[in-house]
Amino acid sequence: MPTGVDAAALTGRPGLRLTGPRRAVLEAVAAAATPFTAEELAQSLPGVGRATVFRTIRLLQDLDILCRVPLEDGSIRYQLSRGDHHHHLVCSQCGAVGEFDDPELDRLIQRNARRAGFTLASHSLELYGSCRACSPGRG
Amino acid sequence: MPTGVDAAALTGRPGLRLTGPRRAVLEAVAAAATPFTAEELAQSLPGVGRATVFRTIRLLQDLDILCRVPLEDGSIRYQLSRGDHHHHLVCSQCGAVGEFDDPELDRLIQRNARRAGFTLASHSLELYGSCRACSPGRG
DNA sequence: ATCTTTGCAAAGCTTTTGCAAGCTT
DNA sequence: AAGCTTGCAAAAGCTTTGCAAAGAT
Repeated sequence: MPTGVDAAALTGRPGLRLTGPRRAVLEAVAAAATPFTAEELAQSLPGVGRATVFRTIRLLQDLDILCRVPLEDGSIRYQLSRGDHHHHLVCSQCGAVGEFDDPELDRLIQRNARRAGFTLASHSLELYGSCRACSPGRG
Repeated sequence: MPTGVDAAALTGRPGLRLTGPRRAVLEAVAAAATPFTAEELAQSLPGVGRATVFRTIRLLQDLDILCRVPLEDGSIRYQLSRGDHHHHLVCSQCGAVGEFDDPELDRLIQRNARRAGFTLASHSLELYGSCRACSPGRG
């Protein structure tokens, strides 16, 4: 398992076909060092039609292979999803995006929803700031 | 104080002018019962230029008068901001958006950031589900 | 053989921009 | 008077769609 995703992600799904373009997108996505925009992905794959890139991004999101990362400025980037449920740590300096999960945090979120008489279906949490490498050494 | 915002929000800010169009947008925003899209706001103000509506939305966001509410499907709505720091409870059924704040939650978020070696600048948390009115009675 | 997927180009949305005219202070 | 703001219309992003050809199982 080189990167965690490969063609197998699409094989075996009834009604889904593993095609050249999809394989190419999958490889590019798996190889990406940092989160990318749809535009960047499309540009890195000149041989794949633009529409196909967008369609595949959507497909991979539905399959939980790719996750959408909303930046602070409202733009959207994508990153290979490394876990089921998680949150993002977005570095405003270098663009790196880390993931984390915290059951306690989720519990607290659930509690707030309940308090408001809200039946929670899902939630999204993004943290923005500077990653370790980009943070000024504080002491 | 009828709704919490009025022309005063723009008066007194050096370099900012209180114009008819802005007054109109401000009133529409204050009167809105539910979160709205830029498109809806523009349509409700036929007398105000589209560009002005967008520019004013941005201005009001910068002034913390309006807050951006990202929906689950990626679309954006806006709502009068009722507090400084807060999170959203978005009802997928009726579209209502509530706000809440929880210092404990923020502390936990801060802790997760620190653990990851992250210097936190800001964060955004949106909860999606069904509000009390739209939730099926459970028991 | 059947049903899915692709690519292209056009169409769709949403938001921004340039600039002269019009307001506010 | 000085300079912020408006409106229009064009331009700019970004994403989706229609459809015939190509591909996968």
